[in-house]
Amino acid sequence: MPEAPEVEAVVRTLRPLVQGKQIHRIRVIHEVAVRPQSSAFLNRRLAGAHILDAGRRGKYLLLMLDRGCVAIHFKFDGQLLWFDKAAGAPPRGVHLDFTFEMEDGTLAFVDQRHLGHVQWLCKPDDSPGIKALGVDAFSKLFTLPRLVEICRSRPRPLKILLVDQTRIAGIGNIYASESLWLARLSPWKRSDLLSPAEFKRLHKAVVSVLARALECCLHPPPDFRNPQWWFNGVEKMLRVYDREVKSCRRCGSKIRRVEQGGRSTYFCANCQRQ
DNA sequence: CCTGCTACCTGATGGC
DNA sequence: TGCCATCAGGTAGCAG
Repeated sequence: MPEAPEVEAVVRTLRPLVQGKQIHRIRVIHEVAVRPQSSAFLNRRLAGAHILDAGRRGKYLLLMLDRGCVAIHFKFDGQLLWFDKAAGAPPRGVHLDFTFEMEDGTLAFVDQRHLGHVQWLCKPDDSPGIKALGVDAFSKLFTLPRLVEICRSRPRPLKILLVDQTRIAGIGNIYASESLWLARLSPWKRSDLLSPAEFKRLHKAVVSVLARALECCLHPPPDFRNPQWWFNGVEKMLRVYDREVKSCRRCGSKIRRVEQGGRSTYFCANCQRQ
């Protein structure tokens, strides 16, 4: 479920934990997590490799190695856990899909639903999904003129455009609704028909929603040692997402849920007009 | 090329 | 209580 702010918080918290460490061995507990790669292939690539850094592209987390890199996508429910070696083996009953075993502990990828995945790549762009990513929403390149260009280049409903990873990378279903609410723009508004003032509001809203979400995700930061930890961005700051029938925090009208591109969009029909 | 639909999975929830 | 349908913060793959 994580969007860019959640993944960014994981990257920043993970970096000091793994930077410079050697992967002694890996273990594939559920092959589905690494499909179409195999446990034998990953072992060959990863055993003995050193982690140089952790990074992010859109919603993908990257572990940069001295030999290639690992791309992890959390999809809806994936998460990372850390088990200190001193504490012994991971307790039974904790679902694990993939583990990196290091000198001082084990980093585990966990995803009961098995939609997320772990892949070894020679370089990030060898993943078609990563290669196709548009400008990262957290990047300095995501400027107002860039947003205007993106919006005009392919006329589509704003909500659909915001979650299109090949245009802007990192915004998901929640922060798309939140950004449009903050910008007071209809999710159906055609992206090429915004006024200059509306473009400016949209850009400002996206940047502000993501920055706030990241702050929430970092305070407190993810606790990989606690199997119960979960991303902490959204709950504290939702203004419209998942508030169907509740009243708009700005004008008091009922928040509505509609379907766009097969997914839920939440909005206030009074504040967010065409 | 583009767009839109479905598959991929499992668990939680709510109505009957 | 049980059963069924629906929903979930995402992408990849395919058809048209």
